[in-house]
Amino acid sequence: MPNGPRVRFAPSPTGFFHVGSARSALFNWLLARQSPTGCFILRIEDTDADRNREEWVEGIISAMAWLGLDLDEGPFRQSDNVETHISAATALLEGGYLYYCDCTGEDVQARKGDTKTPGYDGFCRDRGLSRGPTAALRFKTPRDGVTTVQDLIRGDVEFSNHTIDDFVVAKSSGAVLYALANVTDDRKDAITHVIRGEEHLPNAPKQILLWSALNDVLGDDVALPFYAHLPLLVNEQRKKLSKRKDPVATESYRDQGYVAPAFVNYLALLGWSPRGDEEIVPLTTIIEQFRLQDVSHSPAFFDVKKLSHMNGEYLRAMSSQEFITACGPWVSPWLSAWRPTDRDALWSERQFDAALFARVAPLVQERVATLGEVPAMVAFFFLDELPIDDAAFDKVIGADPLGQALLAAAVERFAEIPWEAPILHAATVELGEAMAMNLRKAQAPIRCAVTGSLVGPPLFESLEYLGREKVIGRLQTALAQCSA
RNA sequence: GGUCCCAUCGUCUAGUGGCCUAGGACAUCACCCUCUCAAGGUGGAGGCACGGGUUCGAAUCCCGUUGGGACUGCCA
Repeated sequence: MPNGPRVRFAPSPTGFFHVGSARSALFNWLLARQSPTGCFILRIEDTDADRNREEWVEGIISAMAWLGLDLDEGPFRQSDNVETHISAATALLEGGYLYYCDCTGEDVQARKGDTKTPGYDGFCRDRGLSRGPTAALRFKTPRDGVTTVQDLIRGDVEFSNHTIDDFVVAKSSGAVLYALANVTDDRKDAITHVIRGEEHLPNAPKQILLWSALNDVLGDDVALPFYAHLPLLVNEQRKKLSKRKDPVATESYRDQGYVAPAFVNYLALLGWSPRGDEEIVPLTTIIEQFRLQDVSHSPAFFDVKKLSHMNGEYLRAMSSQEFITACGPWVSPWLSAWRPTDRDALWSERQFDAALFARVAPLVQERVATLGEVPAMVAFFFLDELPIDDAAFDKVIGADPLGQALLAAAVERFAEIPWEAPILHAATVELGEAMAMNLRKAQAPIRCAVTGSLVGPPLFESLEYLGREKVIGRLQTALAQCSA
């Protein structure tokens, strides 16, 4: 059986699950899914104990599950492999590829009077230091020659070895650092393609050097993986998306009511595009058409507006039943296994009426871009005390005698007609005509009195679903407020 | 500063030497539809950073300039 690509997504759990990470994970996953024998691995790179938190690990796993990026192997934890990392470092040291260095950061900085040397100047390379409590292990980077990164997206990228410093491989504490740990694990997992963000491009030559040194001292000949460095995701200032300053938490998009298929579709469009003019395409098409060599070279701006538009398209493409179900966590969180965080329900379990919501849902389905917008739009159906937009009220009722007159007429008329949307519609037209108001004008005071707002779902259906009693009650309440 | 990457409408992109009068999508503007708001429809404005080459021909290839970015940790 021919082996498909083995790819891994290797995040470090140091914060919320970044949208850039989500895209890296997606592109890795796509490559794995293109082949029946492809393998997608999640490896949590948690060797820096000071910065990792277990809740971030859970965040990564649940966000990936939400996106549908299923694993073939893992999740593995890099911290489970520290023994292997240490023995790799030991082998490298014995093979003459590493040396001990006890320089402090200040020492290194102080010697950097001449600007020529990149990073560390190799001060300890020939001092023959041995292991000690303050001695870190550095890699003896070749002084000459060139290391070429064969990048599937960018082509060959050459680094002169003299521009690469003798980087630290293991801390004085003995802990093996990213460059070596990552390479060691990639060898262990038989990774064939390393697909990651462009910020890792400068790491690639170091890791290639480490890889062949390991082949040498371990006496095996593990094939170097293919590399592919994805363009960065940037903010409006064209800077790399920052965890601190930019809205990058994938979880927060889920909380806002973006749906996974839309989110995945949008993510795929960042640096890649499907054939033809259609951008909203099913995942199967994306898997089918995706090619690393087609990935763009330049940074992409994460455009929430476009995401929202796509999400709206996905929402509208749902059946009513699917839409109603999808709204669950936002309209009836007490019934959901998962619920959005930091979003207080607008109404209580007692006030909510599932059957009513099912009738109302189609009215809002084509009016929202995210599920998070749904509660506010339908709140007037469930709330006992209606929040009223004061400016709207003044405009069409409070400061408008005609509006008040229409309301008063509506109270009488609505009491005696059959309670159906088309009839309510016709009655409102007539009421308006009697006062020289077109329907556009005539519906406004009713809408405001009943829904508290000048904008919202279609009015007459809303009146029908709300029921005669509540509607007339609200009309009277509004009228009473004018005389008060 | 050094190393490296990048450069098509405001944004994401199509474009791999003639199909380009540069296509699509989001955003934006106008109009239509319409009980509000959306959705939908139609139309408009808007781009190859600049300068040199190569070529019969360049958005596409080469060089330079300019601009942007990443990295430069005993983080990943």
